[in-house]
Amino acid sequence: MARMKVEQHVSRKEVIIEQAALLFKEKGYKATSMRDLAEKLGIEAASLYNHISSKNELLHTICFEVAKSFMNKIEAMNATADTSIAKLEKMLRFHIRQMVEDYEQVIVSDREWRHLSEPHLTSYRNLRRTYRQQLTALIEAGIAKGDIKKIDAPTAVLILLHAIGGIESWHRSKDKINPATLEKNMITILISGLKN
Amino acid sequence: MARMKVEQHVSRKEVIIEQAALLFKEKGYKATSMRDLAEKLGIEAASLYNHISSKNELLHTICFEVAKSFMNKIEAMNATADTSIAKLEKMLRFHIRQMVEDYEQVIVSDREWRHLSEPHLTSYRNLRRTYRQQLTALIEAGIAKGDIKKIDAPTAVLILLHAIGGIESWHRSKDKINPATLEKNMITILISGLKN
DNA sequence: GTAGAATGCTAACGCCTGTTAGCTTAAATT
DNA sequence: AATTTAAGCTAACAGGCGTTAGCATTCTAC
Repeated sequence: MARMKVEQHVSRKEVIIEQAALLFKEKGYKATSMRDLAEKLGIEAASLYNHISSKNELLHTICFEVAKSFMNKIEAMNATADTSIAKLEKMLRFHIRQMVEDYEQVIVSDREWRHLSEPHLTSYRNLRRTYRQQLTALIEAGIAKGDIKKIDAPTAVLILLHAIGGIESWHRSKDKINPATLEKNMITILISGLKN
Repeated sequence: MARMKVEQHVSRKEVIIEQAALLFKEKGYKATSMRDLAEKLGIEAASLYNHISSKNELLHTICFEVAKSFMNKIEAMNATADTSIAKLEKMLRFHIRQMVEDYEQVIVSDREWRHLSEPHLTSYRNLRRTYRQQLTALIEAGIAKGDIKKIDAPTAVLILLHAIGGIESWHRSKDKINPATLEKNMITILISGLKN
């Protein structure tokens, strides 16, 4: 049978993961079957196992790739000399851009991570917690400096992170405003909500 | 066999729906089996069908109960003589309280509605769209009056709604601040983010 | 106390699930 | 041209799924 055409330097496995992310986003992890995924790729379900070892590995790969990218970003950010509110704004902008460009993977990792199997589940939870703690620390530093309103920092973090998740609705809306305007609007509302 | 004890005036069906909401919230609709649900209630899966007609009916009931409560609220709100920003703040406070008190059902309807079967799916989508349009109109009225920043109203709506979804994380956190403080913080950030 | 309704049980159905084994074909490498 | 590797196939598995049928028990109302 004909082998599927694939752009050079993009392995079969990467194509599978990409398509899996799309399906997981649309129907959810549990509601996506290996037969669904195979059909989208034009092959039989069993053939998938020449490239991957389990359905859960797909989810695992997606979640940890996204997590790693955010962890890398926040660590790079913390190494700079910016004020904490400037750092926070840059992280927000990064979040927004990731949600605009890479949104399948980001949404899946945000929404489907519960279905990870151990030990990945625990390890993902820890990454998530660490990340949020770093954002919280950023906000608390901003409050201490008087740049940010005296609010509960963990509450602020969860507002920020969840607000960004709303970009999914933007993707689905028929008359999208352009990404730059979206970013500007979100930053306006969220940052001026925080600033003192 | 012994019949399950139940508080007066709470039908068996209501107990089932309540427990279903809990499980749907924790594991997701697809990942919750009728056998899981039955076990939590101390009965066999088949026995559930003396009270309900399908698994999807459970989801349907939950989603539309929540949707109806929000639709009722916004209609009552629109009938008052408040300014649009005051209306918006009241709706926000209502959202927050619902998420604090009734959160299983609210989260399920927010997250699992995709799994509704037709024709409920279409009808739910329409309700959702209508509701968001009303919030958008509220914001646009506020902008026209000069009370609210000149921002893209649909973007503001999606930020508000998703930010409120973050209260789920608050429920899970070990050291919760009290609900009143949570509400105050959220209103502070979100409303001052909007206000001119 | 007995009838009828409410609530439960067991057994089973057809279908879908993730995954494996063993084999074939196409492309890449030597 | 021959060999190796990558990628596909069919058939099948064991287990889980939502749901139905038919029967038994318990509670409620007369």
